[in-house]
Amino acid sequence: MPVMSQNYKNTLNLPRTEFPMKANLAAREPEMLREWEETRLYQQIQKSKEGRELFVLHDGPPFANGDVHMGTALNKILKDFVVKSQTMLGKRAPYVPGWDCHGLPIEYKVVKESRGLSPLEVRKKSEAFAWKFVNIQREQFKRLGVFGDWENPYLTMDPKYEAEILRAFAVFVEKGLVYQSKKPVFWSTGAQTALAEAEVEYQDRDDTAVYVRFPLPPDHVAKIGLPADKLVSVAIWTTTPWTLPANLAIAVDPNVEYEILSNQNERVLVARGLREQFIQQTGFVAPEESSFRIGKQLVGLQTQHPFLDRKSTILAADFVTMDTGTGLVHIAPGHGEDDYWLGRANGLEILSPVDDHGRFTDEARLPNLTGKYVFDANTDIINLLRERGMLLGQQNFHHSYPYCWRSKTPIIFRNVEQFFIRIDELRGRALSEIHNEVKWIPAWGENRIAGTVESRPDWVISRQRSWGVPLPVFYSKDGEAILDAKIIRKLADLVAERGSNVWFELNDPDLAKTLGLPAGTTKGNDTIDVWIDSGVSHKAVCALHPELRDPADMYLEATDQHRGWFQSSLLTSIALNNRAPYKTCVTHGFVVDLDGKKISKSSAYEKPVDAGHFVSEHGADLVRLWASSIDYTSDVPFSEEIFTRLGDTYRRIRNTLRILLGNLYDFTADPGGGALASTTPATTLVDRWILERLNDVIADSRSAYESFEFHKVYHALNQFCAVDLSSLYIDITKDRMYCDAADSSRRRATQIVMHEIFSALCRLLAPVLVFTSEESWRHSARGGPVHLQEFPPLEHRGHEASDQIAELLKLRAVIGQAIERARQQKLIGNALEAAVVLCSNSDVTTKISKEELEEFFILSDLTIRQADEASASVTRTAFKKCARCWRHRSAVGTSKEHPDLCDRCESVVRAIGKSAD
RNA sequence: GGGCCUGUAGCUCAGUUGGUUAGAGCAUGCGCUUGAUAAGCGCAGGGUCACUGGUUCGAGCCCAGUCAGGCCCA
Repeated sequence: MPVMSQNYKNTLNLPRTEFPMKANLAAREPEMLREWEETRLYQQIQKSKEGRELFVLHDGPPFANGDVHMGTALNKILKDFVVKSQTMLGKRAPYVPGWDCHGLPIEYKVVKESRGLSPLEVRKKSEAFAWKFVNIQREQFKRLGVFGDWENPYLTMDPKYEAEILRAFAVFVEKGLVYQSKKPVFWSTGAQTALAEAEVEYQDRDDTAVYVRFPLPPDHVAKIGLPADKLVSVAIWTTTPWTLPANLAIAVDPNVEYEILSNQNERVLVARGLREQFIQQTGFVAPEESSFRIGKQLVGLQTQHPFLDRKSTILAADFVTMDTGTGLVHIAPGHGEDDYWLGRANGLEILSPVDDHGRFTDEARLPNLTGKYVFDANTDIINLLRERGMLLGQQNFHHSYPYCWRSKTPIIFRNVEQFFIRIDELRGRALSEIHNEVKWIPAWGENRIAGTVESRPDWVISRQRSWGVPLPVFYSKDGEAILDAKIIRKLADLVAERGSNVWFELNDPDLAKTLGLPAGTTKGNDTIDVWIDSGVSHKAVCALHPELRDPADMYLEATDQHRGWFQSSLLTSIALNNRAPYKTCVTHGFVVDLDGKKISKSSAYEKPVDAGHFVSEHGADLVRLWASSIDYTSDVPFSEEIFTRLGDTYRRIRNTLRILLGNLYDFTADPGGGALASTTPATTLVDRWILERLNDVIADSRSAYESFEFHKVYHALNQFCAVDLSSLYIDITKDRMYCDAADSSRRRATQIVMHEIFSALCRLLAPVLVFTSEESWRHSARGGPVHLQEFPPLEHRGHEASDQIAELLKLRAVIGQAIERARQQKLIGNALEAAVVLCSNSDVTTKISKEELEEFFILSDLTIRQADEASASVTRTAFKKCARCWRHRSAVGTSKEHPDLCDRCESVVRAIGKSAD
């Protein structure tokens, strides 16, 4: 054997692994998905949990239109975290995904594409449209690594589901919850339908607000003790001049003081507090002395309508505000909620002279404007007021105004015959469930949904649309509405068999005959609000699916669903079962930009928002890591930078797994598995410490998963990989792993520890890094997919080693600073060239051997002294460098055979030489 | 305009019932290593805890208001 300058690299136990450093997720993930599909992994998981405690996360159905964007992806991924972690906590957690298929968003797109379709044609095209996006979204969700019964999702357009909607409706009818009434509703003139509150969005808009005279006839002027020498009128203010033809009254606050402003031509009444604003806006000059009247003195007076031959009565109301206007409010009972109730209470007609398209009808009594779109007619009305001398002033008024979420047209309030569900019957019970039975995460969700339930008016459930479940109402020959639970159940059976198209396919006589209704009965044309569709999923899905259960353990949706699905589901469940359909409701925020601005698909948002974009760019595991890293209870930040940062975290975790695998290349796990590490005592302090740390990490992760605080898992595991493992444990044990004899007990003990760490880490990561955890798990040559595993159990470990390590870490910092100074002075380069004298103020340094301390601090040459204060000084070591382990050791040069090796390396090399002989 | 919520380093998060000099990781800068190498290690810089006022011996934390943002409603 040559003696000098031998290359000892091949005598080292350098890490070896096939687990690649580069993830290449975009390519690797789809392969893994294919395998999982072939081996039916989801079904395997369910089978393995048979008989375990059940945990039902019930999927809120997304609308089957459009691609999956980051918001939808976040929701699905969070659900998947719940399902996977509950599974790995030992429960049976089935996941049946679903889609909301009916409704305006789809129908609107279909109708826009091709006009003039029959209802049945609209329905067929809508169904095809919904199917298309069910399939698209299904693939996109699967691509995100979400496990579930994708082959058997629930669809609200499934005939069996539709039948359940009708059966639920039958119960509502039976319980007297459904009634018919004319009422002002949000009306979309663009889509020609009534809208639910959830279908309304607000946009900024400029309107012309007008101040209008309503003159008092002379006899009424006298009633408030004014001379009839000149015109006296009350001033009203409105931002919707087109509603003036429907004006039937004026409301005042009975307790407020009204001022009578006078000049030589006229007198005008406005609320005292609004006089300045009024004068400013109208330029009204009031040089003469004012007098005042209390609101209640005005009540009962009649005014002349400004341009119609009609009187408007002054009424007292409690909704009159004193921030804008005149304190005298124009009342059109057919065009506003407050107006409607005030009109009803005072026996006024509910006048709404507007058709489905928002055009004036003859009833408006303005022949020139009949057939004109009301928003276009505003100018005409203003001109009319001016001509009649009734316009006191006008101003541009910027405000937010309700719009139809689909057609983007401004909404009007319109009085229409509709069907409603009585909420008062359900409200008390709903609130009691909210407060006493359901757990809300975050806790303020309780407040939020209680607020919406307290204030919500009756539920408008009829829609003048085609794409939905028919509202099962019939009309007798005399035009009387028939709502009959028995008939509805018959219809439900028919629909279960033939789908709800049957309603549109059969003509009136055939349908009446089939259902046993008297001849001459006709069917209604409305469909049921889609919030009923998804709102009864607890019945149509949870209660009927053999794998599931009603009530569900959890609903998990974005915070807008406090008013949406959480509420619709709660109300229908109260109606059907007198209890909530869920035990826990979790909400997450919306995805927002770096500046805290909402990212949005529909508005002019220029950056990519489709989940697919990021999946193909970075991989699903990265998108999932993002979802795990954020605190979803408030708004969820999202940006390119965040994704870049996340890539670094991902690589750190991946490399940690990789080096562990690399260090385990020649390790054979105990075939029995289990608690190897606890039966084989770890030899050194760092090993005992890292096992304590691991135990803490397991405890923290398990409890974070149990409380659905995924970002705590992310931070715990990230910290563990970056600090405890990478920069400490793995770095410290590098010398023994590489340089000790392969089967030395110190090295093997370390492998046992690393093996346990790898196994635990991989399993704790599995719900988040679905693909990466599985990939590395396979490289560890363990049996079966990691997703069939459970989380590592907790063991009873103290913190003895951790306490000692904490002290050593303080000393390590002192040494680190000293070495840094020495480096800057060019005294040394590598820290292994340093001779360190450490003045220790800790007794730990007396309990641990010098050699072990040298290993811990990763030093060649350490001298310890006890002192009151910790300090370190560094000189260049006099020892020679061992050519194999690169540490400068006193023993280098003592061996004749290997003069360039230290004693440890010399004995290892000699042993290798012998076994090679 | 109303209800609910959010605001701690460039980014993501900690910060216990108010109590020393507000912490981590990542990013940045400067080094070391080249036997985890499109990796790894060390050191350093970086915060008016959104703002203003109040309660208190003491406030990131409690109270009031303001600003910015989100959801829901009008």
